[in-house]
Amino acid sequence: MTRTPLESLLDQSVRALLTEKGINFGGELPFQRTRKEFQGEVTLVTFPLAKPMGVSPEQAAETLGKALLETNGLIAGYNVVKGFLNIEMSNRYWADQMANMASILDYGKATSKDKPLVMVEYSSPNTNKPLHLGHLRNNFLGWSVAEILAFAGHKTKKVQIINDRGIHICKSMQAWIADGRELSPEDLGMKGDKFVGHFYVEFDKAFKREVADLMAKGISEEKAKEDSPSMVAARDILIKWESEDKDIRALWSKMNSWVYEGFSKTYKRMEVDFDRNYYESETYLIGKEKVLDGLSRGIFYQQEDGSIWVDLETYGMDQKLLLRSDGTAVYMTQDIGTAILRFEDNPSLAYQIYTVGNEQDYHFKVLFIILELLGYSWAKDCYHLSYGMVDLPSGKMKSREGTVVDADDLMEDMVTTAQEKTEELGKLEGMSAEEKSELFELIGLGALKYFLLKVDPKKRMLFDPEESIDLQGNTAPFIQYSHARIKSILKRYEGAKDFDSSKISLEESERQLLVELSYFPVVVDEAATAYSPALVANYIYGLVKGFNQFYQQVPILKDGNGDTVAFRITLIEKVAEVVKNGMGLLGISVPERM
RNA sequence: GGUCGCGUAGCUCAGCUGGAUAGAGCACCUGCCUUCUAAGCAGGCGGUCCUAGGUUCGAAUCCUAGCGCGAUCACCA
Repeated sequence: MTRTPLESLLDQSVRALLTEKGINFGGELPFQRTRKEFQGEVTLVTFPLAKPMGVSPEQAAETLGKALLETNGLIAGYNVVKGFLNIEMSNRYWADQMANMASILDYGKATSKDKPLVMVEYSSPNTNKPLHLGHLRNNFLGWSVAEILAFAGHKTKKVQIINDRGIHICKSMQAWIADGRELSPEDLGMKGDKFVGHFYVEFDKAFKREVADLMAKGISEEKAKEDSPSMVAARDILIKWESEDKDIRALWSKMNSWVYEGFSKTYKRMEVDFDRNYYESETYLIGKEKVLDGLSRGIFYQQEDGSIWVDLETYGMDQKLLLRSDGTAVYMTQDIGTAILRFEDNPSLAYQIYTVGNEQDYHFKVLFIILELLGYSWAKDCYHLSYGMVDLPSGKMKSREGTVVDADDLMEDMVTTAQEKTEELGKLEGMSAEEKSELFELIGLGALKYFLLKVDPKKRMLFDPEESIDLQGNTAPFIQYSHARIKSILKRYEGAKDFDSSKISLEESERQLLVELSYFPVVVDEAATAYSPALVANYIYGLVKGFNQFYQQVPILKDGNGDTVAFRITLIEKVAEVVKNGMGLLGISVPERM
């Protein structure tokens, strides 16, 4: 567990004192941040120490406090409340800490990438429809986790698996063919992904109509779905695709390229990127091969109809299909192939993170077991970063029912809202149109990302399209605004930034801000361990709140003492850097002015 | 039904590797712009931390059971 410099320092001092008394305390010394209603910056909880010391918790605290004060010149005082020893550090200590932090460029960031390679998968779209709100949470989360790991010193690779083959894209193809006009996205003035999605919807309409017609003729629903001419045609396309029919493959490539063109515009606006794309069309054959291999090794079994299964009953699970009776691949097949390909591509890969919704918890549990059964030692290094769905007030998003919040539309709405609000405040005098639109983009996208990332990933969250996302309180715009505030002060200051630590006397809000700053590296570490951007988001919010209190109570530029001004400038400069880097880990930019 | 996850203020969420009187934001009410940006600050209102047991000096946090909500258990992806 990472600790702040203060905790490490006191840990040593306290242990030395205990050793002196002949006590060997095995566990971690329980330090925590002092609650704000008490004096002090760090608190030692002495309940666990009472027994080994043979005294009451209060006495233990009193004894240790007294001894610490005598032996450590950096401690200014202490107070004891029940079993809590609140330790107050000297101004000198904090001034020196400030100087330390100031001397580090990108404070909190690992100085070298000496931690192992991690692959983070996110997005993983199907190529038959545009990205929606669920993808936004997925992408922001995965991208941010990769950034946090990199910041903490890992080598990282960001990847997506594109589900570019299968019946879904064949449906869009069938509708496009049936339309007969050989349209391109330009003809309808649509983004490529929207265009292909449009045909997917067209297919569904035709399919439903045909099923209804057939049922009107007295045919059962099941049979009608089976015999619907559109569905028959789509299945025919899939078979032709698998047998590498030239025309079908050409159309497939064309349709997918339209989709990619659309996706890349969306990704660009989202500001997420990938180091490498994997395509299901390139991995499903590997999966098939490995499944057959597993069959021959007796790991899997075959039913009479030719389908291949794995029996997971010893793991308390069911039988799972790995290859259909007609020999075609299922979802699991390609995931097996993809995992293997990734570890083969990257011999130094230490582990892999799959950012996928919690509806697939079971699927990944099964996948990892299968990989282990196949004998891959790295199977235990696969981790499913499972996150909760984004629900609408009306319930779950369902593309077929049209209750999907489109990613492009939502981003556009957010930027428009940001623009309206910003113009209303009227602080943009002298800004060029280009700078303004950049600012609106930054605020709108920031608010959206922050909204989706500040919540614990594993929690389900609610999004109400009727209520626009807040721009006040625990939001990105508040943080961005505070950053702009700091920058505005820094622009006015031209003096020296050196200060004499011995001449610094701290105001309470100033001291709190310093304490808050000292936690940044700890938070980064925790976020990297827990794969949780939410920890970073909430930390930055707390830091910024601390800054605003300080700002409101303490004059920064107007103090008469040069050392004090230089110190405060150094302090807020560091706060600005941490805010910028911290928000950067969430993919959110902060402006110089707003 | 089995398995997994969640349940904290009117709403959205922190806190969950056990520690002090459970914290924020939104909403509602009061103050603060001739002083470094009021997207801010200060204060007020608002809680059976789902319920019942258990472990502990100490439980929102850990354990057990129950209730509620959700996901999942396909020759769909």
